Amino acid sequence: MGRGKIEIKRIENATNRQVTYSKRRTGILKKAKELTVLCDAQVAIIMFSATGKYHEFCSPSTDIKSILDRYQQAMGASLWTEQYENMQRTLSHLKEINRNLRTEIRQRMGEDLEALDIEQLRGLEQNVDAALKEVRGRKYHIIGTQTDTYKKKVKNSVEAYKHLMQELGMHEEPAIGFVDNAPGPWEGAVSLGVGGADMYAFRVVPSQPNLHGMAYGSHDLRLG
Amino acid sequence: MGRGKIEIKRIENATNRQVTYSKRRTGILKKAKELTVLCDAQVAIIMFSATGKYHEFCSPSTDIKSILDRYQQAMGASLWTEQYENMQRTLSHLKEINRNLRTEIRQRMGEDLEALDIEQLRGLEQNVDAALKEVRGRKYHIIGTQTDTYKKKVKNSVEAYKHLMQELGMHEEPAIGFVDNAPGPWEGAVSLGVGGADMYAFRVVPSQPNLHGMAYGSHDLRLG
DNA sequence: ACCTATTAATAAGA
DNA sequence: TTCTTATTAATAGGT
Repeated sequence: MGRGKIEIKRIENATNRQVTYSKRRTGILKKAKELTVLCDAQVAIIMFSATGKYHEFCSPSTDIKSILDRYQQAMGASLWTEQYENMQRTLSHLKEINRNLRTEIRQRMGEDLEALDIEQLRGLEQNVDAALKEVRGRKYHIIGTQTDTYKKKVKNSVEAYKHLMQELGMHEEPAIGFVDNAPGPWEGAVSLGVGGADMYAFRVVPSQPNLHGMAYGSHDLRLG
Repeated sequence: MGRGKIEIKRIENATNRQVTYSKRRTGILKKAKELTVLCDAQVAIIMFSATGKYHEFCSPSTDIKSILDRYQQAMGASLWTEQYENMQRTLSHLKEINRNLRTEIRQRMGEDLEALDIEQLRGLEQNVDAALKEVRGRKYHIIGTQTDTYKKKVKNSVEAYKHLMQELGMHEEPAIGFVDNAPGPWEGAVSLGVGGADMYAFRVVPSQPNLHGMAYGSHDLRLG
């Protein structure tokens, strides 16, 4: 339909090809529009020219996404499904793992022990016992370090005070209050000034350690 | 183009509409095919008739998914992105939770304590200590129950034996081996037959309790 | 489906 | 890109 018939094969002349693309694209879009009106159909067209230019058509009163959703449904759902299901699997897997981790934590907290047999209980007891020793050891280590630091600070302060008194020609002993008074969590323990393991028990922390307190919302994830 | 011009508006006659849909659909698909050949273009067409019948066209050497992927890229990626990002967020969130749960477990096992300050260490110590008591309590409870059951079994067996001996007119004591010999994890403890708290310490469980041993593969999830 | 008069699309040129 | 127009292609209505 034109001045001379043409063979349906790639147009070698680039300009011609571009012109033909433009004309025929318009033609197709027009036809598509007519189809949707005449026949009450839903049509989505996506076109890329050889030069990468993009054009689309979509029947009125809808959008490409809707048509693609319908397309997926009609085709037995496979387009993004694979990726989607892959993610879903990973999500389920992670949730399962998290559930197990939570169970383990609860058991390490002494809860939900009914599910454990005697063998597992023995293992858990041994493990928690060892852990307790580790934690105590670490605590003592920190407190020891901090106490040393404190002693050193006091000593330095006392030296400075003595030195100052000497400079002033005075010979009084330093006042008790002349120490570092920066606030710190172990302030109480240190200022009590008693040693031994039991000294660390006086501070009862009533709150649960909220180490795993994040909410675990499962977000609503559906396809389509 | 036919015997008489037609207005471009919905064809009321259903049969006519269906026929026209069929003819024009064929026409559009043919034009689309010609376009891809003549102009080296990529075209994807999805059509639904008013009756729900589905037809598609796609340029050769590609498929609808590829074209849609390209479409998304061209349109600045928004089609499934929202859902995808939603899932991605959930995944990250779950992974974060997972990481925290693992950290908590490690700390409850006495590892990675460097990150905790003295306050947290005290809380952890107290918590683990309480947990240890719970676990021990539960273990003793189970062992106690099992011991009672065992005693009852032995007693019953002894009774049965005595009864049998009586029936046979004999008066011997039951043999040591005449007990329930069903295998069980506490078999060793029970057959030792000693009481007291220390009796449960003899069985050292060398293996880590593999309660949180699931692998945590992160699966490769990409869009497009 | 097929037919064909008629309209619509479009190739080539400007 | 757009217009023009000769020519081919699509198709409406009927079989």
